[in-house]
Amino acid sequence: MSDRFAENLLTWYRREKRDLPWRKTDDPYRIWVSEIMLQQTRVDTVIPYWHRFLAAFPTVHHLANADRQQVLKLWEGLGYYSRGRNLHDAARTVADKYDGRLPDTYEKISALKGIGPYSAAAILSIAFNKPYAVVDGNVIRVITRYFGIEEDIRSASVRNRVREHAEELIPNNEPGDFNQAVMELGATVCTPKNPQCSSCPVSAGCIANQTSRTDVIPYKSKAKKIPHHKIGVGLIVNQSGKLLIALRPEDAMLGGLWEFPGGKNDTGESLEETVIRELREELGVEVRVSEKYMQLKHAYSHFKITLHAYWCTIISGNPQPKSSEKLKWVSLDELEQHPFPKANKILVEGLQNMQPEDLKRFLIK
DNA sequence: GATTCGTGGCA
DNA sequence: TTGCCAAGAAT
Repeated sequence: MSDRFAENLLTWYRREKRDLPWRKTDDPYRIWVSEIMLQQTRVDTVIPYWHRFLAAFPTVHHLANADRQQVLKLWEGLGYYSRGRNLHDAARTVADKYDGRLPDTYEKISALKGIGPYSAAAILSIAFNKPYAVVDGNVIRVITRYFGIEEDIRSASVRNRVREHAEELIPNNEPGDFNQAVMELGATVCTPKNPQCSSCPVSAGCIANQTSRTDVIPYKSKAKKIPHHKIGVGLIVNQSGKLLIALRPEDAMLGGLWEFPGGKNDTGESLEETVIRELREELGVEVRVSEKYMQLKHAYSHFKITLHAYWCTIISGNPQPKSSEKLKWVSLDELEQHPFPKANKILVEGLQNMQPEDLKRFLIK
């Protein structure tokens, strides 16, 4: 019965809830950081990042006073880097405008960068004990199954119905635990595949369970296939044995992270020609492409790449940041101080296993 | 409303 | 190997 949904769920939650680090604090700032990191990201992935981030920035003021590169270095590998940039910006707003204290109204907290409907409800309910219902992927799955909603969950109308159900079910006394309990149920019991209905505290009232339709609810229309690109990048060494890296613009994909210069292979063009063209466009230099250093596959959120990295020698010109924010020559040891996206990080890790002397044969002549 | 935004785990 | 999905937000 839905009138006992919250009661049964909360009893289960108190017994089964996982021992997560952000459940041991009542500091709104720490809860805020956890909710941003948890967007589209699994609990097990977030835990070490959360510890490192809060060790470096124990208060809103520490984060507000940090520089961007330090914030992004701590976000390196976590993905969706605009989350880190927006969190940093929002911390500065909270420090300046609210004296370091996160506001506790839906309107004010939603105005902060990176806080949308989910995060606002999560923070207000968990940190401030206010009865705002969260709607995330877990809640959508639990609610559509429980009420037997079979329409496409991509549609806004379904998401609104889910939100209305959640708002109807959430109790006024412990809204934070209720929200976390629904999400916990979705993450551990009411899973996308092979849900463990025999262990579910609300299975008795669940329509999908009663009708054996958990395999088709929730329904989601197929995603479009994502494209695959070939990428060519250049590794350039100067006479000090340093490598050239480029900083991506703040508003771009992977903004604020570093990379080896290069770009997308055009059809009809060899990869060597791609590297020559891209370095001409990006750096304003002419290069000779020598041997391949590494080749790797990587999947971003909306396209896949095969990345080909080549050792290059500058024939003429002096590198200028024509399409990047800035350029920098760094030693093998200095590489690790900079935040790199995953695919470039693979290249960096390989380079760090080289000896500096091994770079000599790729020096500019 | 549809797209853009990372990365890792899993069947 | 491939596609799906994960405590979504911004445009």
